[in-house]
Amino acid sequence: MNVAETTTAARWTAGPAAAGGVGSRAVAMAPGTAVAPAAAPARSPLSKSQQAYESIKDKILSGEYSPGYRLVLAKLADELGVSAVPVREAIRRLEAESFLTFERNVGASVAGIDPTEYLYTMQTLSIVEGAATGLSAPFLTAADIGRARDINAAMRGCLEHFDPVRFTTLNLEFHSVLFEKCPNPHILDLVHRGWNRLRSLRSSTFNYVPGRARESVEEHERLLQLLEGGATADDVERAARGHRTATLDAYLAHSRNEAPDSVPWLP
Amino acid sequence: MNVAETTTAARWTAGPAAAGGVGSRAVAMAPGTAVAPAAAPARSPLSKSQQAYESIKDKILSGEYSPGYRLVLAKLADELGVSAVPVREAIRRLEAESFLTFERNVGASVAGIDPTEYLYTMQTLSIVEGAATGLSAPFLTAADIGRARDINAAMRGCLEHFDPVRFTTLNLEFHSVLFEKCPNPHILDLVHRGWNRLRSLRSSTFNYVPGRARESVEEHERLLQLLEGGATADDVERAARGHRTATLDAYLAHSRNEAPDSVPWLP
DNA sequence: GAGTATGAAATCGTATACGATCCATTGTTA
DNA sequence: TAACAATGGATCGTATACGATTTCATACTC
Repeated sequence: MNVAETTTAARWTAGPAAAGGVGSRAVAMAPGTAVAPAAAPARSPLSKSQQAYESIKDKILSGEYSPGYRLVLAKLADELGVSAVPVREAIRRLEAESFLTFERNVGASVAGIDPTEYLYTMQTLSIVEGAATGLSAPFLTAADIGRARDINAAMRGCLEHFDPVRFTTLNLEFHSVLFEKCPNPHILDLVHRGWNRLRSLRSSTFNYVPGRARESVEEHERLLQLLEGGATADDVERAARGHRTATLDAYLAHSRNEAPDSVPWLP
Repeated sequence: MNVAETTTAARWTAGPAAAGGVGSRAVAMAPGTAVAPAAAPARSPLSKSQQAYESIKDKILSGEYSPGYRLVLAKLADELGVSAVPVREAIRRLEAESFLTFERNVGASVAGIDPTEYLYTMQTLSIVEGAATGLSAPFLTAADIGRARDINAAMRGCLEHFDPVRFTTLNLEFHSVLFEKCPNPHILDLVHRGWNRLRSLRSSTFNYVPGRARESVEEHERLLQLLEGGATADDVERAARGHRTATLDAYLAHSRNEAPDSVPWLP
């Protein structure tokens, strides 16, 4: 066994490369999964595979490629001025992150967003974001809380001027402030993925539930007060999860016109 | 915008392909991420890309490629009797699922498992597995509970005969019974990924904490009683999460010989 | 002797080429 | 006319080829 290890020996120190101690938090984050792509070093001209990955992902998130949209390899390759091979690799990565679905000998299309998917994503996000916010709480400074409160004020402003797009953007910003200090990068990554998933639903029917926005702003304020009061991580987690679950319930009540508890598996 | 959509028109019903209703739970699961690869249809000879993916993943999980192991594209391609291209795609998928790390112009190596990683993974698993178990609880039948109890009995047997490998396997089986009925495939997928991550730590130093195994079996029994008593999903979630957190604490206490609460961010 | 240039080998990255597969359409038959 | 089989074009899957980059080992300078 371990045939390869004994060949072409000298390069690479074989054996477990215990790279990085406690500080190396970024090591396990899948690259490029952050909601806001963290300022890229941009040293060498990025590999074409990487370019393709980012380009396609951006277009999905921006809505240029809407759900169900057919992605043809050759066409993408042409648009990017590269050959098909790097595009295939990009597609594979995007598939693994469920930005799109891929079928053998058929091709790729942008991941669907049927209502069921929305439910699943929101529920998952309620759990991981709740946990992330709870874990993040002890690290939040007064300045953080202040910043969050400012954002929430701006959201209140959006209500007056009826600017749902900006409202949604600010909403992500608000929550980012609260969960971004979560010290566990895995959990943080899951939260980012969840939000990314939801981002591609913008301009879809899911986003706006009448009245929910106003309620949401108030819940934000309550959450901030909880944090200021030095609540336990557990309480914060529960509140954050509840906030998201409430949005989901509002969506369900609105779309089905029936009580949310008709979905028995929601906590 | 949406240039591609208007070309080569006829094929594919363009527009959102709302594929599948509530029943189509598998649609969003990244293929092949299950802990136990669900019986493959094996219709056409799997694409070489897929073969490569599974082969490499298996070898990582089985420990044949241990952490830090260098994966050379050409070598893998040779071993599988394919060219480099499909192997690259497999690598990309595995990278996105963080089975391995990949560096531009350098290559891939099996993902590391430094203690910090272990902590992060366990903590994440405590959260998502706890949630999955809680959501799964209402769907568990008496037969399921019985099966779990049988498995737990077998685990108790392993304690007598000192069979830690089998113990670990059974441990996964036990918990699988309890979380596998979680109706949210996203969450379930996260749980599978977490367990997969841990699987590659077998034969590593992390697995065995003296005394913890016996305690674990008892906690299992308590969890089963909770389920039989018709506890709320919330209680079950809390118990399941606590069970895993306790394992993590035991590891921390054992490895550092200091109190677990020296890690302030654990719930 | 320590540190730095240089060259060769290994390996990765991408383009191109071509066979394999699928889908939609057309043509055929009961 | 409805069901079915043949056909053709579009697209995917993979092999091969070759340039680009990194890494290691040696030779050289201070």
